[in-house]
Amino acid sequence: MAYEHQDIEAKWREQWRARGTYRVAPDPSRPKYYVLDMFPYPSGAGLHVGHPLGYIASDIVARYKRHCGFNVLHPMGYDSFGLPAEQYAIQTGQHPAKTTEENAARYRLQLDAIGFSFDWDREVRTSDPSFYKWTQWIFLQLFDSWYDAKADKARPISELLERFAIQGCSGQDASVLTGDIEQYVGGFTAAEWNAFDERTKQLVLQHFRLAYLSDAWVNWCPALGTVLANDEVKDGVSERGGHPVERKRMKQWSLRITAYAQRLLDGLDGLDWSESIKEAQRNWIGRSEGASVKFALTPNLSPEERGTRPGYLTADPEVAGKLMAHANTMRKNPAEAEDRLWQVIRGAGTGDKIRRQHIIDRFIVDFVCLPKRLVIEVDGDIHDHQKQEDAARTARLQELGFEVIRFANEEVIQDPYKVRDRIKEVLANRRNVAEDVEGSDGEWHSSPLPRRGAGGKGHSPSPSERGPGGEGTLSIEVFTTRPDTLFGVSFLTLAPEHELVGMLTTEDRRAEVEAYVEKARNRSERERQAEVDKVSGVFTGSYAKHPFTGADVPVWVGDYVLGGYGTGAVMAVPGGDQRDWRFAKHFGLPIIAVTEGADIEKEADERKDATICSEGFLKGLKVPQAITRAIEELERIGAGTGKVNFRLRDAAFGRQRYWGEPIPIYYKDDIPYPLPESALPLVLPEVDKFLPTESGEPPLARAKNWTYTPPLSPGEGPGGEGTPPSPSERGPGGEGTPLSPGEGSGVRAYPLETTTMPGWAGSSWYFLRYMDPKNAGRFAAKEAIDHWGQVDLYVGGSEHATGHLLYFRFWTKFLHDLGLVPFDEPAKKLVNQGMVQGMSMMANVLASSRNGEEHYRLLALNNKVEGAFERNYPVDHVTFRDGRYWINEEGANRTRSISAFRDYYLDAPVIELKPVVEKMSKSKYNVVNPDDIIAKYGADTLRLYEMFLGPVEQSKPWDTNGIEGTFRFLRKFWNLFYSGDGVASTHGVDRPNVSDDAPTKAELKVLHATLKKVTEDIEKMSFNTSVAQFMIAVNELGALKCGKRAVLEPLVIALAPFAPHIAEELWEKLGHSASVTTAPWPQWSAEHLVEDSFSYPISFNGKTRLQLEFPIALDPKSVEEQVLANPEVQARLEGKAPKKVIVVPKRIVNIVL
RNA sequence: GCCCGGGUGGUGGAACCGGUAGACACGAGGGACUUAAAAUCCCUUGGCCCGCAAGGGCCGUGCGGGUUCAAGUCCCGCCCCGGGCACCA
Repeated sequence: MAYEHQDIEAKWREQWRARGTYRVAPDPSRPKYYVLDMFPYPSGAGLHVGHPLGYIASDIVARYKRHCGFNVLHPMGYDSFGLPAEQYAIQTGQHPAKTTEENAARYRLQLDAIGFSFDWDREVRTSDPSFYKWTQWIFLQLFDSWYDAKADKARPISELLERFAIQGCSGQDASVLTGDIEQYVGGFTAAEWNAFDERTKQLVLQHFRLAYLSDAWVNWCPALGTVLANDEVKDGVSERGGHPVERKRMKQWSLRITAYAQRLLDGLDGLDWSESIKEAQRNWIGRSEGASVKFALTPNLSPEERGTRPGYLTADPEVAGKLMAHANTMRKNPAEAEDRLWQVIRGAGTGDKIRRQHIIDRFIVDFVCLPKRLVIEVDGDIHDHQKQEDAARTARLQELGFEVIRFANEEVIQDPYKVRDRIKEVLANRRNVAEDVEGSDGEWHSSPLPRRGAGGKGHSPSPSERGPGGEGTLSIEVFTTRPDTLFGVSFLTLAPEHELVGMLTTEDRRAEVEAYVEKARNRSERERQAEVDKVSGVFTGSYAKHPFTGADVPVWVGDYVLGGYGTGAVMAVPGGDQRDWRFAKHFGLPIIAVTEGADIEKEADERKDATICSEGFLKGLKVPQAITRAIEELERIGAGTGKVNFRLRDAAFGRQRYWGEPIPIYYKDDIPYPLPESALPLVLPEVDKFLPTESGEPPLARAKNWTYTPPLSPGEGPGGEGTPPSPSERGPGGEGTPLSPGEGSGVRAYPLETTTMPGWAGSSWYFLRYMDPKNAGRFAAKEAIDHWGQVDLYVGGSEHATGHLLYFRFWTKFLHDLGLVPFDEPAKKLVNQGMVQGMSMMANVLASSRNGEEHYRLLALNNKVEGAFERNYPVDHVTFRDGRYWINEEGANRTRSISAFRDYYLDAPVIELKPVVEKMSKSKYNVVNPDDIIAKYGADTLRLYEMFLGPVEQSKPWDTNGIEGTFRFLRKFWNLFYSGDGVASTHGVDRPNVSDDAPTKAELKVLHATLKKVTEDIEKMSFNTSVAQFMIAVNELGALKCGKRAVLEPLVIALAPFAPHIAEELWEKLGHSASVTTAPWPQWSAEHLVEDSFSYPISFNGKTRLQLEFPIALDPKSVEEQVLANPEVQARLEGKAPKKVIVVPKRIVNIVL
């Protein structure tokens, strides 16, 4: 009876489905084991041969563990939100849900064809509302949580509210508020907190929530109306369509993953993950230890004010730098309007003295008349997210006794004189309080909100912290890992986007600096990267004070400093840092030696084991000691602190896309409020087109009635917190007006958030949903989570090292903090499967024109005609012969049915092609689909072959040339059961002709050696070697003509994880009615493997020359004697006595001559 | 530049803790069965050299050194390939 793989596999697919063989329920009586694959995005192209590699490996482990008595959870689902479906929808108008459904159905067919043991009753799809309801729910938990640095965990906002009401907010609470940009929150007393109105409270809380709105730099493409990822931008234009792309600050939902930086780093040590993934995460988190150092400075507001320092310094000296900064960047756009206005109100334009870009408390205002306490603001055109902040500013400024008047951009540009007249009018009606202001800086400096600590330490500011420059002085804060080189500082460099650049630029340099900043700002990071060799920068004209020496240090702007890292400013030590050195060399700035033995003429000395040579208290110290000493000194004089810095940024969580989870937030007066749990899931609305609106809003803004109407219950806050802010606090021109379809009925409907979540949202927690996929009342039942616990084995590609795998850990830690899951790492063991590359066929092609039409000649491989080029040729139209690849006329005819190859013809009857290994991709015509392989050889052969190809972790080219070997193996295995003529069928089943005779010693040895090797190899996930061992077993048993049940039956079970269909069939034929998957794993025993003799390799000086067999029990001494007595050995010794004889029992004998 | 992997026959790859390098498979060559094909089975297959043969010798795991009775494996210095990060202060 022959091995008919097609019949067998079809039969068992159906049997497994009908019997529910792979359904699994929690069974507390058995140990659990959770095997998870990274779920796929169901793309339109279907599975290719590379996808199943990891799935097969994990399926083998899952099946093996089940045989070993574990309660195994092995689910599969789809990461079904995502860009390709949306792109396709934009092109074809087809709803992404429809294409996703179709693609998933195709995946399912393909996955089933490979015989995976997934429990499909547990399938999840991230785009299913019953799933994303809980993604949204978790988002709301993030929104409703803050990070308590002291307890080092996330806690509910309600606990923060309690704390604020009792003890206010000290700097400590705010110490983890890193974020993409730091915004000043400051502290407040309990009394102040209680006095804040709802709106202010909400604004303050934004700074603590783990999901929050913030400004982030994005690649904005106005033509596409969307934000592009870095790799979608090439040379400043979009990869698709070539539209211009600009760097832009946008209000974005972000997740405060930075709060978890240290824990994410520490947690890695305990994980059984590959070192490369752990290392990639460590790099990504990028912890560096060093110091934060302040360089005091005197701002250059205008030349005539230099040298004076009285009342115009209205800034809160602690924060000015940071905060206003933000405002400054925001205000960049309307620079033209501001400028126009400045021209007409400067000097005596209004009759009162107006200052420009002035800091008051924690803000920069556009213009101010200090004596009359009037602030004049010009609003930009697009910042709607800014309005809430403007409102907050206004409130704060009013508190300080300023009146704020605002003008729109257009207003100013149209008629600046009209605006000036309005200002004059207002000024005329205000009392002059000049006496109160000029000459006394105290009042305006003292903010009620203390500045929060610079580092993770958190402390209340002491007077000394204000810097050596004295009170009322601003400072530039830098982060350095080498405070020991402070004496070598010869200048400071600010990133072009640094907040203080505008303020520090002296008038005589303004044009030059602004031009530079503008240029740098519009260059993408990639462009900056491309010009690593070019040094560029510009001097601001200002100086800062060295904290130790008090020397004037010039402040430069240079784009080698990145705005997003550290403080966006560096202290330049050309003697100790090569980038600083190049900058200094280029601009002729002083280079001061900081270490002994440095040749600073040639390059900077970056050695970390050097000795400091700077004059002063660091002289003679080794670098590590000098660092410690320098930090002590900085802390003593209040010019800095030791600080840990992380490279990790907060994660952007909003996408201007349609096909993603809607963010369950609505806006009331521009303040985000969470939807109540009862309103979940917030279902993705229908839209007429999947494109941004004409005004550039995300696709969801197209939806009709995309609003939320809170239930009418008086006094109850919409998000369960506080009362709605009063309308008067809304910023001018704000479009906080609710869209209200139900306006007539008097019910207020509030606009919903229009961005959607990124692809990684659902995948950050899906492993929990598999545990209890149908639960309607909770993301997963507590009992289910307690039972299944962490993922024991997680298999997926290493390309997710710093994306998915980091967020996955972050969300787990967060859920752990809230007491929702008992563990704080999602996966104990991670294995990265390698990529299966495609074997491309490169044809040597020459384009030619015939009768005005383009034709392509396929040339001989070595024909190097001018103009010839290489082009991918479809791999499945190629024959392999004599170790080379060929196409002939017949093959070419088939290829011409592909439109891209219609006009190709061969230059010779047979053309050779060049094989090239590269990524498998549709466009390279090298995709191999598993369906064809399965049709020809069967799923079991595919499974075995993919495993046999090499270690799972390794990338390798797909080459079907070896597949025959595994197919032959299966047939040989089958034939062990049907040797001879076979046995006539009884009861409709062809009984194999296995005998019940007792196996021989040799047969038992083969069996047990195989069981041992296979068992150990599965545990090590070394599947290629287990397949090899099966082959050896079959070859040896074939030679022994073994057809004995006692040998073959255990082998069927052992093979079942690898080749489940054939195993089931043979198992049934052996007379079992239950599935082979229920059979206990066969144990090997050492007794059958005992050898009684060993064939020693006898080597001379390490070179093996002959073999001699000795009983295993023979002691080394006797072995040595017998070896030396051997005539052949004697002959080689030529009568001389060996210098030494080494006998390693059961290994080797080495004779040293 | 930095960090992680990895370089073994014509090919994919084996090799425990330093102990017979090349398991297993593909491909290639030769043979058996067969009208033929398919399928199956057997033999050879790292390179070079000596020998009619049996057999024997030398070289060989990216390169150069070293440790050791013994090195693919350990140490030092390089080269190359793959992946990740990057004017990261």
